[in-house]
Amino acid sequence: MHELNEQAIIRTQKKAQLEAMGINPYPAFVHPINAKAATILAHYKEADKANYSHVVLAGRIMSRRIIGAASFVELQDASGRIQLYVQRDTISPGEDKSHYNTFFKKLLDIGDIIEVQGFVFTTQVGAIAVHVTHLRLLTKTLTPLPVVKEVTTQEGTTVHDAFTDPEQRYRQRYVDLIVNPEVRKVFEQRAKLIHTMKASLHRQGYLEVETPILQPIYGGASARPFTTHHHALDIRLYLRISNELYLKRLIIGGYEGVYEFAKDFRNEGMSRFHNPEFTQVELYVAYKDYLWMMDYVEELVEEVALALHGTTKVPFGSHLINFKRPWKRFTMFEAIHHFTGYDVSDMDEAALRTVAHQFGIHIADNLAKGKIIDEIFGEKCEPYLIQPTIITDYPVEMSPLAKRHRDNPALTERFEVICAGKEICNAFSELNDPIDQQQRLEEQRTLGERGDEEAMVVDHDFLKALRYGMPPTVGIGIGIDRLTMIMTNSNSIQDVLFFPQMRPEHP
RNA sequence: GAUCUCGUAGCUCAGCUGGUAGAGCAUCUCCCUUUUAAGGAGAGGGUCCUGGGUUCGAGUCCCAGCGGGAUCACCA
Repeated sequence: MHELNEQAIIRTQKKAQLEAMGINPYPAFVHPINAKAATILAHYKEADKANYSHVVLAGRIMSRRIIGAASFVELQDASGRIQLYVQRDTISPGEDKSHYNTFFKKLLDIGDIIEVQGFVFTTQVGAIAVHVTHLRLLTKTLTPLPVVKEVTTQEGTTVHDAFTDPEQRYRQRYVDLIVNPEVRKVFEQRAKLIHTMKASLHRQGYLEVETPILQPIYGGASARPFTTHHHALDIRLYLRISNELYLKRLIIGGYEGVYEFAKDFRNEGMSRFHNPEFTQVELYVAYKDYLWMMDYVEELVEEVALALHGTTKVPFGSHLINFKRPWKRFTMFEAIHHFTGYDVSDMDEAALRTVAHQFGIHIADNLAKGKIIDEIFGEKCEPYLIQPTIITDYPVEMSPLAKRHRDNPALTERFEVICAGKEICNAFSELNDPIDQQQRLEEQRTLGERGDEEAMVVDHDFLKALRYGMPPTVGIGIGIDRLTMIMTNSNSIQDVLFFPQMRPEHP
């Protein structure tokens, strides 16, 4: 603990003073709370005063205005803020005025958590407030909160002294949550988004499952893993980069629809779109193909937008994104042709390198044909796709787990949804031919030997499972963090994660 | 990993061409029984991120480091 500043020393003394007065600064018992700040403000009318004659609230003191023998306090609970009117002669009715003069005025501070009982009334300036009859301390705070003030005028709300330093906001998220109510709102929206998706998946009759995070072989995606060690077995384990191969094993086992909201871990760069651990929902449905999945993901995401915003139109930065079905659909080659004028569908590796070079795209020597196409798409198409767009039919080289396209074996039955210039999900008709799968993974091994650090590794146990037969299946992974960013108009992934990864403060 | 940029009171920030550190809010003392950035009078509070250097003198200029942010690269 660093040295205490003046304000913290004073608060520590106040705690001791409370104890000396026989007041427990951290009591256990709380009276039954029967009201919330926002509910009172939304529903209170002078006419039904009687229903508000005995309210009990608890929350944090956010500001105090002491006007001699009466005071106004702003109390914040999970729902919002309400004013308290604290009158000396009400809370200290007898001769002894110390409950007001000493306890309330001297020993309470901004940030302290209190419980109040009282009745609701309307002040002379027309504001709804709780006239406090009883006031108790529930928790004394020793560190002062940043004091953020809001003033609401006809032009709108101005915030003074806002707590805005991103470093402090992320490192001390609890403070951020206390003083920046709109931050709490983002995480409530995130929870609602997940809940809406789970409700839909449940209605479809799919099974929510859990699969290993510690995996002996990392698979199902292309990325560098985090590595760890299990002492008892003396084996190397990896934190999963994906759960795809485990969910497919469950489809082989006979479930016809499984999903998992999964934390995945990728040991790669960090940016406003990347955190080392992130959340995806992966869903696998037997006896369906990628065309069916396109329809379902449109329905699912549209439902999320409606649940969060009451409309399919969602503001994001300077854009208004409309999730109304159906979305635009392009094949990858169509998209490249549309944005660059080049038809790359029949080009060989050398020709593709020439095209990439013309656009000033740097292509590493070890990249194969599929990756070059992906680079061109990522550079010349993806950033321009703002409205949700389904991109289909990716080259087979870059999709080692996807089934070959029914009309063209050089392509796969794969699609991604691009929105706000970023991929938000990835889906394909799953490859279920064990021999083809084995060959494709072996090609990945060759790429790895060429120096591609993200090439997939061969999972022999998964290949063994496939030989028992996986029905025709479609799978999808939806990036929950990125979808939340769009749905909450957040510019950085750090704003939709409670505790984003940070460098340790004291190395 | 590269480039740019920031780090001053509990919070938000000012501090010019180098000259002993400033404001508002918060804190402390006093006044005030319907205020709302309440008001009035007064007071205290600083390792100017850290370490070097230049200088008679560094918050300010230079170098290195630590931490943050933005952009780029890799990726979802």
